[in-house]
Amino acid sequence: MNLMLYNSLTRQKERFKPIAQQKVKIYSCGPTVYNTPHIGNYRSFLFSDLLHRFYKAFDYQVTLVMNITDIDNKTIAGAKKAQLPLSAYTKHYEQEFLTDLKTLNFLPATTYPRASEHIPEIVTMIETLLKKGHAYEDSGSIYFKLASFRDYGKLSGIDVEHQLAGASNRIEADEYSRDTISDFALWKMHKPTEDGNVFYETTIGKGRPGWHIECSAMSQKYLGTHFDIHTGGIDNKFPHHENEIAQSVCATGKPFVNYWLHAAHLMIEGQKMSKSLNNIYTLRDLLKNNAHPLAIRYMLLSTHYRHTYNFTFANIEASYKALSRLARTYKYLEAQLKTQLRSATSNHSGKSTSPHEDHHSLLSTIEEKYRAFITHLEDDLNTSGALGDLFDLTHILTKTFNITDPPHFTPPTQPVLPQAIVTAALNFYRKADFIFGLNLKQLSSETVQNPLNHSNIPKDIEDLVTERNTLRRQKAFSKADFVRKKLLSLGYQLIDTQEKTIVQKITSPSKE
RNA sequence: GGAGGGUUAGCCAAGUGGUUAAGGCGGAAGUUUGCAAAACUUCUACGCACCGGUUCGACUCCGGUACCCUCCUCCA
Repeated sequence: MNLMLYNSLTRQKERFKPIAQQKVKIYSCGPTVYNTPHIGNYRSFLFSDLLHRFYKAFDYQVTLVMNITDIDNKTIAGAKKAQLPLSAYTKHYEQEFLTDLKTLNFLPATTYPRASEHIPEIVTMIETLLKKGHAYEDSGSIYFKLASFRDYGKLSGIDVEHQLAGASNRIEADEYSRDTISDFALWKMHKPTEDGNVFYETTIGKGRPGWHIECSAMSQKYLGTHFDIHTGGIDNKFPHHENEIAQSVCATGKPFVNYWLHAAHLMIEGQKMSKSLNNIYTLRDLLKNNAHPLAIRYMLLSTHYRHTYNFTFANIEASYKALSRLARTYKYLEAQLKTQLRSATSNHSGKSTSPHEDHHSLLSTIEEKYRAFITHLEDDLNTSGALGDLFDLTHILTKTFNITDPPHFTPPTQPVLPQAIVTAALNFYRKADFIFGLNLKQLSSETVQNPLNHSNIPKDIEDLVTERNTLRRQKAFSKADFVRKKLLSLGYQLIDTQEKTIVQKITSPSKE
């Protein structure tokens, strides 16, 4: 593997070198569980899953930590409003989040640590920072002293003096007094009016952690002081990640993270995602609109992670079709392989391969495409380019072997493809499927099925279908067509296959 | 005001200092199917926001303009 990654810290692509051979340690900024995550959140989470899968595909031992922020301003405010204990409130959203990850076919992270369960680690780190003179107490709260860290601003490229002067007006309204205008809270003194009964009695006082410190404490616990990769949304670069660096480096006195990777945001139908435009969609919103989760996954992976992506409903549809095409070819190849294995065990003739000249060049074409695929991914995870290669292969295969099977095809009984080619193509497909997490196997069995539940078809409609099929057997086609039209006007579409007629209720894709 | 990223066909989206600017969706024509759907084949950007510059040559490098997005204290 020869992976190049764009490092936000240096603003250029760098060759990835793991700290320990064949091992990679990744920390991904996870959700704040105060509401249901939206599709934009999942884009950046999905990016860490892609990394996870890519490394695994190359037999790396991956440790992926994704934090759950379950104690902060928003969770506390949300719980208060919902009149629930904080933990009950956050558990609900955490559960939703974990369910969504499964729905989107994420590989499970190594661990999902909760901030609320790492208060001792947080306190220890703050104590260290106090001891080393990087933090100070003021009115019961504890702040990080920015002036004590020279490298502050290196990641986000901000000029501390200049930048923060401009924001001074807003800071005036802040109720916490601070030494320096830009210092941020490590520990917030308990304020009954705001925090209610949410507090911890600790050696550094009664209160709760600031937002940034949890990530420093938890990454150190699970990944050590120095690890390979830290990911998150672009908006986290400042101040969150900048502050994390400051805390961790100052507390440990050691290098922190080698590669900082940031995923770009999402636009919705050409507009920014915002509450006022009412265009914030959760995964559940999309599923309600008949979006297939794997189509959503495909869609989000079809563009480069560092580019702003314009999410549209039309694109989910397009993605599903593209995905179905991949699934179809995959299924065909699997069926081929099965047939070959069967014939190989029943008769050892080995006749399944009829070696033609063409097959050698085809084999090298497949290998070439596979190399291109990997090379694209190695180039800062260029998923769009890689998908292009996969479709190139798909096209070549269908063209060469005239794979014209309809989606309802039955596996061929006689092997027609040389085994070496099937194996090579299938290996490519399987690798791509694993890295992209598209679950083509599941899809290929799904796409041949009626996507709708048969039991939902009313009796009178079923009767009409039966009537039409009787007419068809009698070759009374014009009468049969009349029934087809009638069903269509009732909102049902018929698809004739060799075995049976599939009935589909026509769904008008409403957005609400 | 400051910092960063972007603008490629109807839509999404790769990419390169110089023969034909990937791929997907859509569209068109055709093959096939009783019809339909699906599938398959072929075609579908004389141009890469605009204006300058560097260069033998720029969509690709440099500068400027317009528009969009992100960040500037808790928003992925």
